[in-house]
Amino acid sequence: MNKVDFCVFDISYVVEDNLPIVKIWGKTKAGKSVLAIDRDFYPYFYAEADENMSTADVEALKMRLRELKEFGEKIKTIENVNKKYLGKEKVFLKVVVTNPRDLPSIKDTIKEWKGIRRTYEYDIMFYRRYIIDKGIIPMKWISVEGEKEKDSTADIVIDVKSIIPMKGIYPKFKTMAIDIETVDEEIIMISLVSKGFRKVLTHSWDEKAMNYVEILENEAEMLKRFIELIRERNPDIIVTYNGDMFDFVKINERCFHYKIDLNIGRGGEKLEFRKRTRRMAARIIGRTHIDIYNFVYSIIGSSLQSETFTLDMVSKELLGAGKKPLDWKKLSKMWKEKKGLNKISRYCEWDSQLTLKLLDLMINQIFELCKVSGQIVFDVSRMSYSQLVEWLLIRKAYEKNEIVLNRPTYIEMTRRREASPYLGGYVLEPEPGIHKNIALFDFASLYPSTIITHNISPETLDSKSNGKNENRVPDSDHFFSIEKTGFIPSIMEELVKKRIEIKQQMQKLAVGSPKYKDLYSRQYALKLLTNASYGYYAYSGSRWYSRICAMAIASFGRRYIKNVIDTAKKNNFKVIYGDTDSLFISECSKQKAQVFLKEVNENLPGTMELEFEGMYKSGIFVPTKTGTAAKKRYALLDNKDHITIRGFEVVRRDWCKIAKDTQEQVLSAILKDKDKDKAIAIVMEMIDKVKGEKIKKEDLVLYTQLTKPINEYEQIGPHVAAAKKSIEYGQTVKEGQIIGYIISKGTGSISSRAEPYDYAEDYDPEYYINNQILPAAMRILHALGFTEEDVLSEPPGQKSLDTFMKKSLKKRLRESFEKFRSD
DNA sequence: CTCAAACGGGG
DNA sequence: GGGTACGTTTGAG
Repeated sequence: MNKVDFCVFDISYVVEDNLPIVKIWGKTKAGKSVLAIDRDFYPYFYAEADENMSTADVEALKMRLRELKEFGEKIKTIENVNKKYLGKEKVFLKVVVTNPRDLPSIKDTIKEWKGIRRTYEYDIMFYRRYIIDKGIIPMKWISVEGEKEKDSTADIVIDVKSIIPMKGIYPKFKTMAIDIETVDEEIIMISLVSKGFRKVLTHSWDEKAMNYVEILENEAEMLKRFIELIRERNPDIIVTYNGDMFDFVKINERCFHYKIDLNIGRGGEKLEFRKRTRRMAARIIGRTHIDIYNFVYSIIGSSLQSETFTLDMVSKELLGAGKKPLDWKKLSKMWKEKKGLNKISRYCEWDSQLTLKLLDLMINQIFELCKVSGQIVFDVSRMSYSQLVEWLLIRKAYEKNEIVLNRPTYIEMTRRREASPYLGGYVLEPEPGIHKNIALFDFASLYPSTIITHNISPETLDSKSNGKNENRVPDSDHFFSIEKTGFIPSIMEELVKKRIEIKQQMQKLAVGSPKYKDLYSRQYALKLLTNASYGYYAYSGSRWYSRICAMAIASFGRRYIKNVIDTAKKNNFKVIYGDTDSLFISECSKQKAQVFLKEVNENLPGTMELEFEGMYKSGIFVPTKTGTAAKKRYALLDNKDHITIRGFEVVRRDWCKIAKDTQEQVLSAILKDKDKDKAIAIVMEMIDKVKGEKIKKEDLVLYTQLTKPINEYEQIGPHVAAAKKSIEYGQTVKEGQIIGYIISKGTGSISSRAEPYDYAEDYDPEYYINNQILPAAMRILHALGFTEEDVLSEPPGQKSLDTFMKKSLKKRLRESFEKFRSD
């Protein structure tokens, strides 16, 4: 017998001779790769018999199953097991199957039988079932005993006899970033970057190449070299930015075209595509492919300023440096003319560098989320908050012997989604306009604290065990039993306790030390999951969905924030805005804020805590059409002159560059320069430029993607119309292509005037003023009481937002600005 | 107004 | 194949 200790980072399985073989992939302290093979685990599901069935009936049922020829060999065992269903003990039939692939059909058959009420846990994927049942937590360590096998797949290959969880710190993983450049259908370059290594592969050249560029004979040779390099460098983690949907899709396509085996798995496995709802996921067995875009989009994104999650924007915000500028039309031209290929190679390599750096920044966070939710890096890096919570609950359900509730059917999900909306967080409508010396407070985890404090769980709901209606929900007849801690509150409490422990440990450490950073990520992962618990109750796809619980949490929450706002008002504070768990107080100071904070917290129960987030020099709140300010739409200027923007539907690619620039400049002029005339001048100047047709073509382009072949469109939108014109000009236009177009002068619909970017000769100033610049700029200027009239020489047409602005409000807003500026 | 299609990231 | 199943915006009718 041999023993090997390692950190688990991936799990996969194969089926050989109808038997499942689980592969645990890991890394030792010394950096050796490990493959542990377990041939002793089988898939199963549960069936619940009708309550009125006798033991004999159940036995007869089991007999019938065993004797079914069709399933005779496919079913391993059937046994009675005791499990809890929402806290209540029940007997279930555990049906153990030999081959994971047979499980769905066996379950479908049994489900239809008389005497069977429901089936459970049939959709928990085999490898996930395995790690949960074996107590293996990815990114944690296990000690495996077994016989060593001769196999060159990994440095150590071992046949599992026993597994014991153990402690350990992260080993060093070898990480490699990959990025490709394409022109038309062809891949022209591939960059591979890891610590101390960089390489760009290509198959054509013009001048002297950089030393890290390797020029291959043709595209096929380049792809082969790419595969060879991955095998040679043997990374544990491969990272891309949108590789799931682009880079690996293209690489796979081109390899298929040239009949090249894309066998980059650790054991020579081919690249696999996992179908997820709408996105694919490129899976490399025995390594982990992290598509960092997914993680940014679903986890990090909500805490970023940026509204778009392009590599460029995300890098700028998180790394302080964006992509190298290179227009992709130019790139195509450069490649075709074989000019400036050095520039393309630098661009390609830099994208990989950024991707690698972004991963560096997030990898610990991903690892910690793996440890909390108990799933592998590949999955966790692609999960939404709800999914992370769900997998945590599934694992805890196993540990607490609770049956995992089923996913809702599609119909049920629709029903849940269409249920009438209930009252959410409390919103104190903000005072529109500009405010100074703003103090921001918010509740630390208001909703999770509420869940724990009030024991909000499906099985504690209205449970009258002691006949008393304790713990009543405000403005409701519902209440939650406090007799026994509920399933979900107990898990949340565990997480909160762990987080407090970690935070205590952190206090003993130097801020910024490696250990501190590790702990920071750990407590942050715990915070993310606890904070997602409310959303999970309310999410239509939840297994533990409970509208009543969600409503109750919101209801308790409203009471808490209202109480705080009342306290603030009693202290004569000017509360300018409150939303769900936060409040803004203007004309405040740090000292006053601290005193207020102390008073509030002394009166809050349990883990409930209000926090002081900080001071802002000034802020602007934007009104809606109705004249009152919009909720969740504001910009704040902090003491470092940094502007935080929330809720503005800033710029997506269907807005042109000048619209975006104008909006940014207007905000800056108002908050930083305190100069409304400058703000207006910026807009007027831009409008003049547009009118005078002095705008560069590239600043006017709107981009829209063709999502299907051009002839399948029934609705001819501007981009479709533009694409059709391109075809007339002799261009090829394909599905998936992004069409850049400009709205040209003339009459008729916008679509009929959409010209492909390359062929556009003029533009329609009216369109760009009314549909681009004005809406973007006026969002902000409205807050100061300005209307289109102020920036247009003639009054705007019927579309004017001015009709919504009341004269008195306008006056008040202007006064507010004048006051703001004079200080 | 309602409803279905488009969009995200990548080049 | 252990059929993961997004959530929001926009534009046409």
